[in-house]
Amino acid sequence: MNEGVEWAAHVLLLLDWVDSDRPMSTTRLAAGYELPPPYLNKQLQALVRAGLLTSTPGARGGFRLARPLDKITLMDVVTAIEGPDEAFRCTEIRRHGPGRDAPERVYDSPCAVNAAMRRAELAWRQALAEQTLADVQAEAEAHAPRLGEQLRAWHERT
Amino acid sequence: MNEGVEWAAHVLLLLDWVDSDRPMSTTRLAAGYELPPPYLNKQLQALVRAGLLTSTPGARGGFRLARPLDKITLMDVVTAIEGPDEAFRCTEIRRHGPGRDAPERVYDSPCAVNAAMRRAELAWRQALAEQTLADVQAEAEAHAPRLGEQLRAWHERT
DNA sequence: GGCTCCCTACTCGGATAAGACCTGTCCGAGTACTTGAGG
DNA sequence: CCTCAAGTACTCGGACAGGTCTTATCCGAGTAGGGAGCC
Repeated sequence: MNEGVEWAAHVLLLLDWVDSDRPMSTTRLAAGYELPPPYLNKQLQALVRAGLLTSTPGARGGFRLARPLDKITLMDVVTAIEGPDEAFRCTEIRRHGPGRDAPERVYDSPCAVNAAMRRAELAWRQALAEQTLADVQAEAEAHAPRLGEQLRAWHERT
Repeated sequence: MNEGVEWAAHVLLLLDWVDSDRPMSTTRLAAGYELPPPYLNKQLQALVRAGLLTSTPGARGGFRLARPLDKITLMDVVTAIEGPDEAFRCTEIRRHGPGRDAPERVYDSPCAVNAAMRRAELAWRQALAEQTLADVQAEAEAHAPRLGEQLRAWHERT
């Protein structure tokens, strides 16, 4: 899986934690997490295209959350970065398999292998869709109550 | 996801369908599905290493099922081809994030993002582990009852 | 002093290279069958 | 005719290139703020 998924999740959480009235630039976000700025910018653009962030160009510009965290699921983040394609793609090799020249078409029904793999992938997607970033944030704060405070302090300091 | 997963599943099913007393060579399997023989051989070697197939070298050699299909889950197949690594790997970027220099270690607890992603991936793995290749085969035969018959005929013919 | 205009600095956005993994290929080690000679 | 042994053909196994996607980078378009000039 793409590494940008992790970056995107942490950036979205941070943007909510600091809750600034002005957008935050790629430069500050990259400096905060010690990430390569241009590449992080690329991932952020993907989030903008997916509608999770809004961007304001020009000086004093940057990125802002497009909607509250309880309206953003992990599925949204993964889809924004990885794209909408399924991980397992059926190439219908059975149609090139033995019996491909048989007069009766036994391969008109859906491929059972593909069906089984899709069921598993659907379970994954559902588990992702059931968890919002607000849930993740709450879990993080449950383990480290002073986390939000520290992040806001960093935001004021720098 | 690796394309070899699909190939492996179909090959394992075929080996059970024809139920030959002699092993089947890479050449025949590749010819049957119109796949590049050397590359298919590579995937089959992975299945041997994972203990799903047994190989007999030399002339008249080939591959044989190591155990019945109801003892092989889709999880086994995916793990054999893709390896045991998780799709989402947490790089702990929060430790390089804001507050990394804070005296109090707020990051000693597990990363909430990682925990959430692991939950989703666990759902995927469980769904894979719950489905055996025998189930998949039964589903295929339910849609196409004459499939096994055709495959055995192909096996006798060639 | 206040307003206007221009200039500078900064930031997003997309187009552009380097690296890693998946895909595809080749050749050597080993085994079973075949075939010929010898008893 | 039977036995035996060498040769041969075939197959697995691992080592070796090509292609595509991820990772990383750079530069141009556009905007906000600041400062100088003018009224």
